[in-house]
Amino acid sequence: MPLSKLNKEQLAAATAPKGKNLVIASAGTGKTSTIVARIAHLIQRGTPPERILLLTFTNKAAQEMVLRLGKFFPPQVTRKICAGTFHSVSNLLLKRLGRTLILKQPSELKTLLKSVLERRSFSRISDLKPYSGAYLYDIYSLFCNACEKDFAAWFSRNYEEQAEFAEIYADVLGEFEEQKAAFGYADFNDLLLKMREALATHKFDFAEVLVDEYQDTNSLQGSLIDAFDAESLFCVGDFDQSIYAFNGANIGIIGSFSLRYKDAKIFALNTNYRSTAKILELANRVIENNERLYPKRLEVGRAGECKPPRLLVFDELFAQYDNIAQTIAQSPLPKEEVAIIFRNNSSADGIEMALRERGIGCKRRGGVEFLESREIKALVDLVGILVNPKDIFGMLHTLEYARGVGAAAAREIYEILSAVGHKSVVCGLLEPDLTANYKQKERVNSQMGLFSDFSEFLPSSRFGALGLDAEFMKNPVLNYSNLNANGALFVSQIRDFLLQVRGQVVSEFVIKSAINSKLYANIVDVLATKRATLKNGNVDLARADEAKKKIYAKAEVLAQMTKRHPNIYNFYNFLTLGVGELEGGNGVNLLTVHASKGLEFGLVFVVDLAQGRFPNLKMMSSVEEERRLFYVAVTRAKDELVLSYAKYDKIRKVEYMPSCFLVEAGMAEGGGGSVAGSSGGSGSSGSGVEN
DNA sequence: ACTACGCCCCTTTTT
DNA sequence: GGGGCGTAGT
Repeated sequence: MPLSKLNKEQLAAATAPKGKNLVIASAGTGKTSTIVARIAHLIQRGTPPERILLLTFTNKAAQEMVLRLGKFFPPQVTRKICAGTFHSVSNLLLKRLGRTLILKQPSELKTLLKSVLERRSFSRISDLKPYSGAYLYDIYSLFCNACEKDFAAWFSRNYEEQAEFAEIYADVLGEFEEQKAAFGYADFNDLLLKMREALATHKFDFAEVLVDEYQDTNSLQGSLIDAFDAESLFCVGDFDQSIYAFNGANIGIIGSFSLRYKDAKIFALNTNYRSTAKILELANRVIENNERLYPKRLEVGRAGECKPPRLLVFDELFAQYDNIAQTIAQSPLPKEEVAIIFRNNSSADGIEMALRERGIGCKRRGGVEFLESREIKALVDLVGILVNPKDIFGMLHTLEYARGVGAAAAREIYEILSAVGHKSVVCGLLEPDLTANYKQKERVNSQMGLFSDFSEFLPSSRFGALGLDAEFMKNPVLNYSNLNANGALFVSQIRDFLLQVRGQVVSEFVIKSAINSKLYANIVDVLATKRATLKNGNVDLARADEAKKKIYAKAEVLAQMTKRHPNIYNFYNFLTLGVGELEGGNGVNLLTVHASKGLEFGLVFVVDLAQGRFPNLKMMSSVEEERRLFYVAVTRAKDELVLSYAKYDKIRKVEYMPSCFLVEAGMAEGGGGSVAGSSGGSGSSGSGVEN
């Protein structure tokens, strides 16, 4: 039974009476085992599994815990446990209530916000350069996650340098929300906001809500936990591992637990079973430079001989990666037990290259890159139009593959189809309302009045030779004067695809239809030709053929993914919600520090520990947060820890000093004194480190 | 006015 | 390697 293997501290927490329970669990102290045991305890005591809600930071973590429970309970029990991230659980529960949202990638919503922003004039107010759409979106997201009500007031407080724009930004964001609604889009935050809204009128009656990585909970998520209003709470976290400040993580939530819940009970797990004494000493030496929120006495649970952590310094970046690859090649450990951890994703490519040169495979997150590739994006956009017929981006991105149709024409085509389809481009293509007024707006730009409504529209008979569907020939979109034959054919292919998949909900069918469509063949042709175009402008046909094969192979990977999500709406949301967690490859684990949280490996390399890279000294982050990142990174190691950096990057032509954390760990000489922001650091000679 | 193409910029971390 | 911007061409 899962409870029998626990130590005294873990057992006390796992068997705590129902109530508001907080477990402070330092790195490697058996946090996951305790949560698993807690759930087992609840089920054994008669709590129905469907009344247990487990909120984790990644879906993978949730799956793993449910999998572990699978050793003790049959699948029909574990299957009923509601487990996942705040977002995926909200997605699931909203669907149960019949309030399904259709998610759109943040990158697309940033583009939408940018377009709203660009229509405003800021120069009348100030010479100050306004924030970019992407940055404002991130700020707005932070605002949503902070649970504040008045954007302008909140913004003025937190972004003083642009406080004079607070009112315009607030107005822009209001318009952005209108546009989002008009196009049928929802984002990550909407999922949580709508969930909380739904909870005001609908109770799910959970017996206990368990929250993993509680230190990374932000205010919106915190309010959601309260909105569930469960009989019992079981929150597990560690302040020293709070690394999501950029996402609004509010340490006050874990810090004020006992103040907010008057019958709160606090447990602590202090014995580390994961790492050797020397690794823990190093981790603690560094993290002690952060102000303590609560006293911590981490006890070493492992005894015996151990290798001390090593620092490797190299002259050049690639020498570092190559040496690590060599060390790994010689290591007897299974590759899955080895991890290379870095602060920025930009380190990953070089490392992967070095590993490959020595024939070592690696596993890294491939989901985002996969989804961002043009060939997959094109398919996702096609599905987007089906599941959300208002999807302007899906339509625009698709149309841009038609030669002769650019951004302006694509927009016009969308507007016409939307008008004759009563806001649905699918209707606009398949059953246009011929009586609808699609010649709406006068051209704002034509000051001379040169273009009247009539001159913009031509008879569709000009496409007579194309052999288009007779029904489609009546479609007003064909009257649009800037549409050429190629464009008309392309639009008719979009129509053919929609005709085939309309009303279909089986994701495999929809994706396969898209892949096999004439339309996609057209898109693939454009992509393959581009990829096979040589410097002199000629197209290498053999290479184009190869490119096509690669594209279709990749598309097949997407088709395979439908197996796990048979409903097309679920599948579509999964692409936004879960694809980032997908992994590709086999072998050595390549991870960002953020992605490494909660994992452990026999041998860990933390690379690029150079001042500026790690800590990453950009605007939003604090040294304390970077220090916690370092703490998380080194505490992933069970037996052996190797730290490294290179003094020079020949590609970027930058020289590096050792990371201040190496200095704090006593492994390197400081380049120029202590680090700003560290409390109680040794020696404070002068300024910080250059570059 | 719009589209297409070539050149230069930058590149945190996640759901 | 991709997005933004300036320029040439329709």
